[in-house]
Amino acid sequence: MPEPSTRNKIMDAGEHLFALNGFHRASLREITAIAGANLAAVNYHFGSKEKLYEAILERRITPLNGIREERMGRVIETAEAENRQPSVEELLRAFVEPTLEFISNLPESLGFFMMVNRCIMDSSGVQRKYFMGLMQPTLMKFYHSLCGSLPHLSREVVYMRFMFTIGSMAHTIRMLKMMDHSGEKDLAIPDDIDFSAINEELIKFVTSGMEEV
Amino acid sequence: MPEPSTRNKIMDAGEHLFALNGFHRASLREITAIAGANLAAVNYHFGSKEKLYEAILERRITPLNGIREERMGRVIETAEAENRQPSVEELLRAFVEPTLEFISNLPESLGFFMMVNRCIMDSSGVQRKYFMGLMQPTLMKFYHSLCGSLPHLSREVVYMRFMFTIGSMAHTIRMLKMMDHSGEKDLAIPDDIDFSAINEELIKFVTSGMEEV
DNA sequence: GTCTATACGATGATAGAC
DNA sequence: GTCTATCATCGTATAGAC
Repeated sequence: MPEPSTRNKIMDAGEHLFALNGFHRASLREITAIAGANLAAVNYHFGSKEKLYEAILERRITPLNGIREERMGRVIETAEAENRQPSVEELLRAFVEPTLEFISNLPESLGFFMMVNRCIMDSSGVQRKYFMGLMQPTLMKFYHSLCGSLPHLSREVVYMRFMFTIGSMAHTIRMLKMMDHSGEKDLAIPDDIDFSAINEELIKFVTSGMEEV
Repeated sequence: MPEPSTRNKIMDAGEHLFALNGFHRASLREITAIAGANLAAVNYHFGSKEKLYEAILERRITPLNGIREERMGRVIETAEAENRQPSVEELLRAFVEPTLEFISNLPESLGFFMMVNRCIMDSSGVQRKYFMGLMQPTLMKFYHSLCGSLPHLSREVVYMRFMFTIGSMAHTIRMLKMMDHSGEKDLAIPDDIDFSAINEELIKFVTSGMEEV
């Protein structure tokens, strides 16, 4: 195994500390100290603290959205082979399920999802715009497929309901974070959380809301 | 009209700047300058920047939750008079509706709701704990009423679905913020947003998900 | 190309005079 | 209650070593 590059070591330390302390409480001095790098290396490799944040996000969002789109592709193929539209549940499952699987398989990614949430609501707009740029292509593909499976609804209503779905999903992640009672000292998820049960409940909830006449 | 106290002037200026620039981009020097107060007055009146943030939140959350509980009380009274359980939709309406009415009637409160969102997901936990402490009594009252109206569901499932509901609501507020194209220079909501339509769609969505068998 | 040492301006916080 | 002065720490920028 090759020694991780300075760039990667900074990103690893940053992901951990941003998730633990939030953006403005995590200092670059602490991040670089843990990474064994010089303070100035952040600006050399990333340009600024904000850009470092964005790079850490992108590292995980891109593969996650890849999984989502791949599953959506399979759902559409199967439906086409059977000469039907994909069901709303199939589409929403392709979108939602990878999220909780991601957290379940890689618990440290919970911190990454908290960073995502912070981005979504960045009041100043800078981070939100960057994040939306990363998400937009995937979101649009699902949105259009959902419109195809819900032809009796106006596109505005489908859009709103898709946003409600995203909100439910985002808040589920926050719920998981709140269940973390490891005392603010480190990130951990209790062993006894049934991810698959939460996942099924979430899919049931949003499918029902999305299909409402 | 009495001259607003220094304390109140700082809170007004803080609410505006926190909403506009986010927590860590809004500086106490700018806030106190606008409020016509001295920098040190923040620490004297509130203790810290974080505590100022919390005080601004509490000022609006308390009356908002008052409206929610009052409406829930009327819903329960009506149902009791008719010898039935309140419907899920009645309960969720009492919880959800005041939010969008608040924003519609008081557009500058959109900033306050962005502050709420920031609190919900504060990774370090400090703000989240404070905020949850403010919300908990109201949340519990609605949770118990919902359990009463959904006796065939386990309490865990009702709880999860209530969390999904809150997530949808929170993301709706973020949606409104994203529709704000006033150029990051000031807060404003486009005139042509139909709050009541969004409100009805949201209630329809969460009621359907909550009632799912 | 990478990395380091160092310096600069701005910030949140605090102590003490009034 | 309010203000001035001061402090440690922060993100950032740059000059120069390897």
